[in-house]
Amino acid sequence: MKIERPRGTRDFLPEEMEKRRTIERKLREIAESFGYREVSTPTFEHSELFKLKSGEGIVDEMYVFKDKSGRELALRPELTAPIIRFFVNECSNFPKPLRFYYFENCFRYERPQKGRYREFWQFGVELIGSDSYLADAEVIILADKMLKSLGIDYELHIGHVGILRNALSFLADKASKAMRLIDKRDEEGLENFLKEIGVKEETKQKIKAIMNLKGGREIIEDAKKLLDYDFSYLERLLDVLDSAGVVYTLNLGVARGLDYYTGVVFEFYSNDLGAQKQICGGGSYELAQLFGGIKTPATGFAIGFDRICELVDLKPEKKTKVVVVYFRGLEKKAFEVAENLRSSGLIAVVDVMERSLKKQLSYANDINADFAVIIGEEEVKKGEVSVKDLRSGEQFRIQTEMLPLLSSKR
RNA sequence: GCCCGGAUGGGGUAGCGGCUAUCCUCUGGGACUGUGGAUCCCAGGAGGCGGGUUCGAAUCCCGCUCCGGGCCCCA
Repeated sequence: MKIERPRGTRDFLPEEMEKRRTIERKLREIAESFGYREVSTPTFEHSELFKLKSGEGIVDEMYVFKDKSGRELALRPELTAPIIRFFVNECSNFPKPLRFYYFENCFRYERPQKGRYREFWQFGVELIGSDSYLADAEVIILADKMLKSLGIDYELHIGHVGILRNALSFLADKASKAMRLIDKRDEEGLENFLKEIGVKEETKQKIKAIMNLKGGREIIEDAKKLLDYDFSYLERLLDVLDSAGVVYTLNLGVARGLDYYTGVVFEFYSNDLGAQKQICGGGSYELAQLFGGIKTPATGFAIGFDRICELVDLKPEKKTKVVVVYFRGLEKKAFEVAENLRSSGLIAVVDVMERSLKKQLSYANDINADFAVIIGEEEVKKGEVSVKDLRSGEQFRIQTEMLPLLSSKR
């Protein structure tokens, strides 16, 4: 019986891996150029960690299991919680701020569809220790730069949960539910909910107006008319983004309903994907004290790596590939020549099927090699090799020690 | 968890109740033990799984699994 790959997982062919690694490399370079350094946490954690962050309900969407000692563990569904846990455990007295980035696989037990898999990869950053608008500005600029550098067509929406919370503060413990409805753009649900708990018509209209505020920074003026709130944090942030050339839409309906978000929240959408069009999301939050640390502000984002891979069309840079073709009896010589080519930075492949010269050349052609280096008795006697350019078909003899020159010949 | 559509060699397909399951591609070998892409020859390899209907099932029915798309959810 044939074993199939588990639902929602993928195999990646060499071409796909080359593309993914190229994208990954770009993201790392940019993150590192901002002073972020890579961290890594375990693939599984106590399931409690994620329950604390997101509530009991998410257990259904996690891979939860018991180990042999009865510990309840979960494959990580995201990395913000593990990283803050890590911060609380090991780095709470490091110089602030901390700039961390990660690139890891995550697991969620959900129905797979386009752009959604049960094992998927997130590239994200966390900037820990600052509650300044400058921290939010930095991570937004960073995310924007990453996506831009990949040539992705996207929209950036920026919201602020502080503003919404202020507007909903009179609801007390019912505010969270309202936030969720706003985040979902469920206007009807919100309407019913507010009616149910007896909110005045006038207030209801006001909340709906705020939720639908969307546009350039001029909407702050509209918001000021609706709310008695200090918008200067947001205004200073937008000043920085404007001068950095970040294009955004202010959207006060971006709520990311969870309680630990504290201020600015943002999402990047692509118009070229199906139902799963969010490619990056983030914001400022406070989780450290939830995990037993001292209250520490943080801000960060996570990029849906698999989704951006679907959007990016790029050809990875290829090294020159050489197949060393040889006659029977010259295996050792062939291995030696291949090793020389490798030490000059080329890709060198040697037949390991003991095939005829003809088959070896045919294989070289099949794998898209640039050159075939042919080794025969005649050549060996003279300290030479024959080099065949597989594109043009032209062939020439060179001294063996000249082989490294092939790296520039392509 | 829900809805729609699908599943035939490694990949792409034909057959839609009746010979040894079609064709293309592919893979290995040979024609051709000093030269790739062409041609020819030989070989390899398939109806997702389980049950039912039938003299007979890849084909019809049911269940499951997996894939694609959407809903819900999306930390």
